[in-house]
Amino acid sequence: MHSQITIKEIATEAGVSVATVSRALNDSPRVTPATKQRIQQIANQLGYRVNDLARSIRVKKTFTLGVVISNILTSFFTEIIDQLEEQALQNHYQIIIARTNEDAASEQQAISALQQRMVDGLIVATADVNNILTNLDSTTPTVFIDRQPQEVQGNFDVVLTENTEGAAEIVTTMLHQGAQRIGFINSPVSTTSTERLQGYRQALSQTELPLDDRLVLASTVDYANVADLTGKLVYNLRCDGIIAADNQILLHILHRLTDRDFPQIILGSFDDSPWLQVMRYPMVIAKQPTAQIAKVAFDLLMKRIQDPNRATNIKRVKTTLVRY
Amino acid sequence: MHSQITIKEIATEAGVSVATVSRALNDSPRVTPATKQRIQQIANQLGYRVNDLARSIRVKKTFTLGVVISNILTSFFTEIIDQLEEQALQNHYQIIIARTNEDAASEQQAISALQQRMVDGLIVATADVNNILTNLDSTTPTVFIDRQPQEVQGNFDVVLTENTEGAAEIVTTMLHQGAQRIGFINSPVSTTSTERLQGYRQALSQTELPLDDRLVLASTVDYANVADLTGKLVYNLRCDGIIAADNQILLHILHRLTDRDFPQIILGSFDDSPWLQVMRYPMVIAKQPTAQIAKVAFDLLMKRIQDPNRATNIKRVKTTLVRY
DNA sequence: CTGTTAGCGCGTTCAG
DNA sequence: CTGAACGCGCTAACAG
Repeated sequence: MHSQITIKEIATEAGVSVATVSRALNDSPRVTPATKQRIQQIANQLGYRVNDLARSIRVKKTFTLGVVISNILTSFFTEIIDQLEEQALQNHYQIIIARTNEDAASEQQAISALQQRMVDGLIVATADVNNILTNLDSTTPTVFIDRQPQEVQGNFDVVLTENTEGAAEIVTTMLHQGAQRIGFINSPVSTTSTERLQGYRQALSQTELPLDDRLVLASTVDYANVADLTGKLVYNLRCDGIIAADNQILLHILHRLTDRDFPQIILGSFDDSPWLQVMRYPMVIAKQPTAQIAKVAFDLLMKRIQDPNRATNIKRVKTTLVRY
Repeated sequence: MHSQITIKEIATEAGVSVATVSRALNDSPRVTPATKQRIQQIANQLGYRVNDLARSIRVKKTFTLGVVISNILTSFFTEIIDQLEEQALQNHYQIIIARTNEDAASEQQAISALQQRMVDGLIVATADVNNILTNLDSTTPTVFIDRQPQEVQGNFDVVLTENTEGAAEIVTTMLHQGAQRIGFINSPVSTTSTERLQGYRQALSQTELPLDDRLVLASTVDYANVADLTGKLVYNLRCDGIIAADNQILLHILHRLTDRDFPQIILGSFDDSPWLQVMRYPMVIAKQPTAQIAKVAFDLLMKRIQDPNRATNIKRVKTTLVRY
């Protein structure tokens, strides 16, 4: 942060007051076009640039948004961030991203840091299932995405995916493709996996197939046991289909499947990736509409910033089924 | 940006002056431990949080870094960003990311916006081959990554990959694997692809194989023609190996290759992806050490922020070869 | 149409 | 050890 030239210097240079310079630079109608132009020219010559810090502190608005997510290495969040950047760009906002690694304490810290930066609003995919967030003074306009916060107080908005419906569609499509016995490897995090599991159960209960709870297994946070679970499902439990609760689990399943001479089974999962198309493996994928999620979340946040007291709004977006 | 409680309110509450409060909160030794503790307690009770804006404007330091890259959808940049976040977290910095979509004008705009935000430093993978950046007042400490800036004035640092060496290693390994005729699909962007092409030529010129320039083709910016180029290389020009200048090109090649009944050839490329491991296709990949790039860049930037006038420093990091 | 004055929230002299 | 006063760079209120 080097010392810059300020409106004060422009003022003395132009022989006017700082107020006039400020007005001229902000294209206020309350200044003669002649002097306005002259001042703007001097500003250009001197290579002047506003100090947004000073400006923000004065107008009480930073045009900055905080985005709190678990990690940026999965395509789901990456795509959302990309589209949020796009929205931000178009609306003259900037975005600060904070990772939490699915850790509640980190999340708290991240949010605090962002609030100290005086962000105008927050978009958060909370890792905090049981919302220690309640402690947080929720004075900052916030919209939650991807995961349902439990008991946050104050007004806020939520954008969620139709997980139950999506999972059910995956199941019926897999059955349609010939699968008879479908296993489920669950993700340890958040509310989404619960909903997806529920969709799996719902869809199966509407068939004649027995609902076998032994076919539902849980991955660890680091996915270290997914390979084992996959083997168990295919060999011991004789599954001919497996649903992965998310992209990362799918990756680890594939790892095991292509590792040795496994019988070809059919896979189901959420979240698309450009690499899946070239995978040469039968898969049924429920794509989450990342661009839409970002757009809806952004719009809701804009409205809430404008009117922080408007009623809470919960939106659900639909998945799209793709077969590879 | 809601109205918060300030040190002034703490001052009146504690019956002291704002100066004392400021000192107490910053753990200054110039205040009695007793009152210090009392003030800190009151601050906690009131849920006080510093206004980093005001603080930054006063101490002339924002603890914010700007990161300017083309996009965040490719794993190379995603991984770098992830590691930069990690470094930032450990050093109490925050990061603002700006996308450029490989567009020089967007890059200028992004950098200006970041400078107005008074970022302490900049990390940029420039899209601007011929450096209109020269116009930019380079008063902000900057380190360039991935691409070599041409004629930027002022002091700065650079972190680059050994692209020539990496490409040469890819070629020799592919030859070793049995390839006889290796094509090259080049990326339209930046200095990296030039270096990689050079490595390809160098390695081939050290063999008895003829150097055939018809085997070197150029992709468009949107990769739309990569499928065609792939077909041309395999069918018309009878290649049994293709090197993709980057990850995205590789993806589009695979798309074509798995689309129909192509003869199995061997592929080479830069940048790893977790999905490549499960691809079941013979590939030779030169991994760029993203974590190292991020770490080195961050460290260089820290040093340059501390001493903006230190001599320019150019670092090269090595690729690691992986075979799938 | 323009200049003067007054803060925004904070850290830091300079006096006590 | 503490308080009063000042200023960071900018915009807004109030006068002229």
